Amino acid sequence: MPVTLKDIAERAGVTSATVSMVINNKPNISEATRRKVLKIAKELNYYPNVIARGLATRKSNSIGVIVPNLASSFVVRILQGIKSTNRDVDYTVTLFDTVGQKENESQLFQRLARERRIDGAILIGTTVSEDEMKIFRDESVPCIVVARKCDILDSVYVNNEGGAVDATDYLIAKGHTAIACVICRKQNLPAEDRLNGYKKALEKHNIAFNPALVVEVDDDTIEAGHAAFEKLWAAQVTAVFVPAGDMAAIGIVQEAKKRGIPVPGKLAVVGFDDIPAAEVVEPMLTTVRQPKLEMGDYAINMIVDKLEGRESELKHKELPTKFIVRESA
Amino acid sequence: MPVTLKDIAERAGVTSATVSMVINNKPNISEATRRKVLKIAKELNYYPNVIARGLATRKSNSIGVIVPNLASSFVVRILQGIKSTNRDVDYTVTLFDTVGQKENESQLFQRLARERRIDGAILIGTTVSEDEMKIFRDESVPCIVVARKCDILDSVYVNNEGGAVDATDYLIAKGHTAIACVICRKQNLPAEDRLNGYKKALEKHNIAFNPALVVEVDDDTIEAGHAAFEKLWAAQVTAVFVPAGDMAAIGIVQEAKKRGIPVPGKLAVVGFDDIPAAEVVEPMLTTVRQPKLEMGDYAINMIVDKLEGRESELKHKELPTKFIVRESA
DNA sequence: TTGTAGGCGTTATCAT
DNA sequence: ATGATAACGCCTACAA
Repeated sequence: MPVTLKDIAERAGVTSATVSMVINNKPNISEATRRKVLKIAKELNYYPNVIARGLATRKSNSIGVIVPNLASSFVVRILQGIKSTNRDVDYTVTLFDTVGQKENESQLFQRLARERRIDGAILIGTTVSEDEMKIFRDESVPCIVVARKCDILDSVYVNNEGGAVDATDYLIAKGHTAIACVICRKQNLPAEDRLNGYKKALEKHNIAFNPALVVEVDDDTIEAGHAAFEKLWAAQVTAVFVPAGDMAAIGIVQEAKKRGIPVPGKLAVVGFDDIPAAEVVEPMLTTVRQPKLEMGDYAINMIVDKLEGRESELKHKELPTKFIVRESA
Repeated sequence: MPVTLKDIAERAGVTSATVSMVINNKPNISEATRRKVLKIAKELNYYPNVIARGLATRKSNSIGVIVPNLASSFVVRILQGIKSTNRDVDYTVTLFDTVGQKENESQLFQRLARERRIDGAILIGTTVSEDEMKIFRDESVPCIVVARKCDILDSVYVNNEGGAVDATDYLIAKGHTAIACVICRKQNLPAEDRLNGYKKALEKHNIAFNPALVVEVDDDTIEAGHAAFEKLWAAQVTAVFVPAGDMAAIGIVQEAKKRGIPVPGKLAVVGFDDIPAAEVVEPMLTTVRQPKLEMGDYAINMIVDKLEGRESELKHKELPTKFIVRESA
């Protein structure tokens, strides 16, 4: 039913090989037949069957974007970065998520790397071991790891430690010495880096690190923030840095306000991420912005470079965070 | 390089046809060869080449999700709904956006409908004419239109008018009679429905509709809200319903607070959509929630039903909104 | 400049 | 129960 190369070929009185060459802009075709073929193709409203083309060329012209969970605004933001610079690029983006699937992440990688559905992959915030990612290298499927440093694959990530240093430095500069740190270890890798940054900044200013001041939360949610507040207040801190994320930070602010504790007067709080809600709460949240769009942008550019053979060596890109001063600290 | 049916066939001493039947769980295969083939497939870590399979079966096992702009949180939320119920389903989701592309929406539809890359499409919040969507029907590519009523294709959308009635009713019940309505005509179809709901509610309560009280904004943004406030205040209303969206509503609240006008004391405001920021602002925003996840859920289920031939007639689903009472009104 | 022929990896229809 | 064989629609040597 759909029109094929052969249909065009018949009407044009040539072979489908010739039509193929015209469609793909190959040289060595007479202007006359080129015109004729193009005209007929247009009349018939021809579009190549991309599946057949893919089989012949062994390319799907599609990039897989693999995310743990599309519910995370962090992930979505990176995806937006990917899609928006993907405009200029002739690759299709297909989406895979891993949470709650029958397949685990490792199995998905395995399958995607071998079933030839995608030409390359972008892994956003994956938590598997580097060993499990190796399959992409083994199958020579170009792959970019986003939001996490990776030794064996290309990667783009933010300087979490640096961001944490900035935040802590700022609080210290404001005169605080009793500074808590609220982390979420479930976001395992960044959590450690940020905690390290916090420690380094303290050390730099000769403030002793007090393990009792790091409180752990299960999630980056308002509720987690509410829950954390209790411990913070009991610890008598005057400031809190919340690498766990802005939602938790907002929860802490809310709870403080509820008890009549002025923010930042009696308690200064600094978040991490800079989500949209951060500039809408009161007081507006001071926070460490992660360049999410830029990460997506880098990722898609890097992978296209690989796919087109423009780049071959292992590449790592660390993006800086940006400290955003608002009202909460 | 990748292992194919033929590789397995050779080692098993059978033909690739037989292997294919085993892989696809076809009947009439002796238990002996089935076992042997499966064993070898596993050893070789075989995965079918989905492209080749697609060519043979004329199915890509992939659904295209077409969105105007991934930057819209509304769209993202629906996408999350699609993906999360898509878990149980063996279709891949590939993403297309239309804003800022070389191709316009209509051309994209044309191409997608013909190039056989996707088995079906989900159109989120598209703004083209029904005529331009017809291509999907013509090419018999199942297609679900989301967030907009559509006569010629299946669709799932919310009862915008009803939601507006609820909001306006509520304000009237609170004793307001001078109620403004802030709309964004760029979101063309819902805007009119919501405006109608607003009018209907007024009429029901014998309040004259005053065109001077509907103010138009360019976007659903905080800035747009700030800008709108001026006109609202000049019009001396005591309440404002903001079908344009929650961000605009938040902007209005902010501006009121800045001028010392208590919300909801002197000005009650009701938004539309229920975005995450709505429960984080102060006062928390009273608003009309749209069931975004559910729309995505319905859409993916409907399209899979079509694809599997379980459903064939034109289907339309209208979902109710939910009025969320918080503090701003 | 164009045609011929084979292959890409599967599935599907016949025979056997 | 399995093997030949021919699609599926396109690309690409190589030959003419």
